[in-house]
Amino acid sequence: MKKARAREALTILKRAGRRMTRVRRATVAALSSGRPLSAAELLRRLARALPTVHKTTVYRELSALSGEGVVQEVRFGDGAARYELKGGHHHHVVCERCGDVADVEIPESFESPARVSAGRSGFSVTRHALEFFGLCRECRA
Amino acid sequence: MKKARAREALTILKRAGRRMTRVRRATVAALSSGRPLSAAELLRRLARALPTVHKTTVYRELSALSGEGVVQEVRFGDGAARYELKGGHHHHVVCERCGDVADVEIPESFESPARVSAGRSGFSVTRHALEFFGLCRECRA
DNA sequence: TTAGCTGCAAACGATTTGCAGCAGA
DNA sequence: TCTGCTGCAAATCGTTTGCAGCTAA
Repeated sequence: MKKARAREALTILKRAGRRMTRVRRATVAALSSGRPLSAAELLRRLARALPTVHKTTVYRELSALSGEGVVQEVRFGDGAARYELKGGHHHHVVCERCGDVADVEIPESFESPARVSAGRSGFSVTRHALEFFGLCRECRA
Repeated sequence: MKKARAREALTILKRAGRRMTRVRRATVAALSSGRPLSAAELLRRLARALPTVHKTTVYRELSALSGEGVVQEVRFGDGAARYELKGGHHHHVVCERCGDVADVEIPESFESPARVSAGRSGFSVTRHALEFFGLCRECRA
């Protein structure tokens, strides 16, 4: 269940001494359900319940939540960053026609050799970004 | 040798009916040596030999070269796109301190299971983006 | 000669910053 | 109360577009 993740996030924020504002609650709730959201998408959702939220606030909120480590940023190669609650390590497949997104779990046994390859360069690798692109079932028709 | 790649690129462009302008030659030359360059970096390099090149021209040139399939875009997660001559399939490791970049070859045998995982979602996967991040030898000190 | 290429100004979309007022704890 | 949060205006950054003049073929 995704609700659990939202609750954890709020706990972490509270422990970090953050205030529990309406925007904050709504942001965590919005991010806890479904695919990663861009700042603009998130703003649109929040606006339904909080008509006066400003995009500046959304950006600052996202930056605060990233700072506390409860959300993470993903990029699908268009200009915009997207955000999701930090959860188990996973990647995404993005439909290049309709933008639909699905999660992809990749076994550690496949990822670690890739890290080793990368490490050959003399770099110590701390993280990686991996996203897949293609067509979803509907768009493939 | 990277020079060969540059020559191929020019041949393709010529065959495609593109004009061989100074900016075009210089762009291909600049991209043929070293790591992927952002539009701004490329502009700075071109400016050494062609002091009047405009950033608009750089962007249009990059878009033309992408269109002909001789350059490809990579993204390292900061806002800016970077470009390199299209070559053998490879990925990059990026130093998060100094921005240094090294190429990483990953055996197909490691990549294809990842594609299969991604395909489980019902998507047909046509491409993927994979970049590594960490610290280079110097910055690790 | 004539597309295609180029420079310049201006527009654009995503994100950030400065500042003054508002509101959780 | 007091610091963190919020809204608004404006700035910044990467990228794109409209237009008129230039140039490779």
